[in-house]
Amino acid sequence: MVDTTSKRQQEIIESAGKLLMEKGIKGLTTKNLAHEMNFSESALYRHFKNKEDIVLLLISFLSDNINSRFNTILNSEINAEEKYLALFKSQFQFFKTNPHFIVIVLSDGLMDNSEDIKNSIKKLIETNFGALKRIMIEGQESNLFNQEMEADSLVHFAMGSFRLQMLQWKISNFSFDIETQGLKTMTNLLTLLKK
Amino acid sequence: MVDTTSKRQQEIIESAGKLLMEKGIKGLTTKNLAHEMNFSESALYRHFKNKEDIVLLLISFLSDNINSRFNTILNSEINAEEKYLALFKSQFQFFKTNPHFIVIVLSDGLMDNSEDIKNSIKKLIETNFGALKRIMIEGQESNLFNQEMEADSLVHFAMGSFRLQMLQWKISNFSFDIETQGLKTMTNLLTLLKK
DNA sequence: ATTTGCAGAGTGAATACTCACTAACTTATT
DNA sequence: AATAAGTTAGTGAGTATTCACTCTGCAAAT
Repeated sequence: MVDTTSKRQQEIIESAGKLLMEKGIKGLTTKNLAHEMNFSESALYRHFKNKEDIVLLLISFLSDNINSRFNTILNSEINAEEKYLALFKSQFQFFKTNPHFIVIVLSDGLMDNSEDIKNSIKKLIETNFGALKRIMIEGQESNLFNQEMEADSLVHFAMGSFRLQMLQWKISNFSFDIETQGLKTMTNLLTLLKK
Repeated sequence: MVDTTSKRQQEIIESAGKLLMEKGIKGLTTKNLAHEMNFSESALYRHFKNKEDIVLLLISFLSDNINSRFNTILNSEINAEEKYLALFKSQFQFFKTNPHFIVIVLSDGLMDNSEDIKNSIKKLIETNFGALKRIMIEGQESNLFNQEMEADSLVHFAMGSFRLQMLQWKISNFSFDIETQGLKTMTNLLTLLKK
């Protein structure tokens, strides 16, 4: 049996995301989720085996989305500097439209729930790291980026800055324009990354 | 009544920290905490009004510790570059000895609990930001650090890199030496920060 | 004599999840 | 075309468990 995702499942994970954003991890309860869907708690279990599976599907959606956007950028015919900017612009635009996914990327607490969820998030972070690393290596090889240190370090600075930017946006209750502010930050970092 | 901290209270917040590190936020329950202390749950309430107060005291301990270490460094007679390194070395050494405090700094989930806890953590982050900013400005004024962008940006890169380093350490279950690895990362960043 | 530090047995609220059952719709058989 | 069988998506009332927290009582220290 092919494990496809139904329309109803999509609606549920959208509601789950909304709850995560509005009320945090503690707000993502079966009761709240059912209420958000305008049906009973038990109806939830017609569509998912358990709550863990709901979160896992949410993560896999985010993961697929990021991977497809990153691959497009990585395979395009632009230089490393442009790829770097395109990648973060794409990220900021996506999270601007889908802010609820932030919790997944940032939240430590989600990881405490189950080993499977923890591994999914770890894998997502590693994939992101890998994509960025390809760009950094390309930049170093084409003499655009700093070559004094390993590409891993450059990736680390970029990812760290990106994550902190997202955290500040969330803490501020999404009060500033993440696309403008985020790109400004990442552009500033770029001038440091360039040799 | 003066709100002094008893020896027993100290023991309790130490146990609370241990639980946070070993089992995450979800592991910090009154039951677990009482068990860790080898007494009953109700005994907890002889020493604290409620659970929130335990977490708040934990945060204030971390806050005091960081502030005192940072002030010593900020007031010492060394240049900005040395202050930068001293600050992060001090941080890595502290968290190496007291890894349970990581959860407080990193965890988003803790902030969902109560408004007071959220504000304490926000304040802690802001204080750290401020201390780092003083160093960055000093470095810019003495022509050591990059002057093309605001000090805030430099602080952002440093804090972001630091936090990501701590997150990776935690995700790896504290499997590498954070002092060595952390200092290596922050030193690499320093070469980029220097103009 | 009062306070301190604890135990033990409880509380209500919340949690994820299960159960038996039903109404509506689709498909297959006659 | 009419009936029978099966599927899907829902309800409402429950489950056991966990949560932070309280009440009463008791022994030891002050």
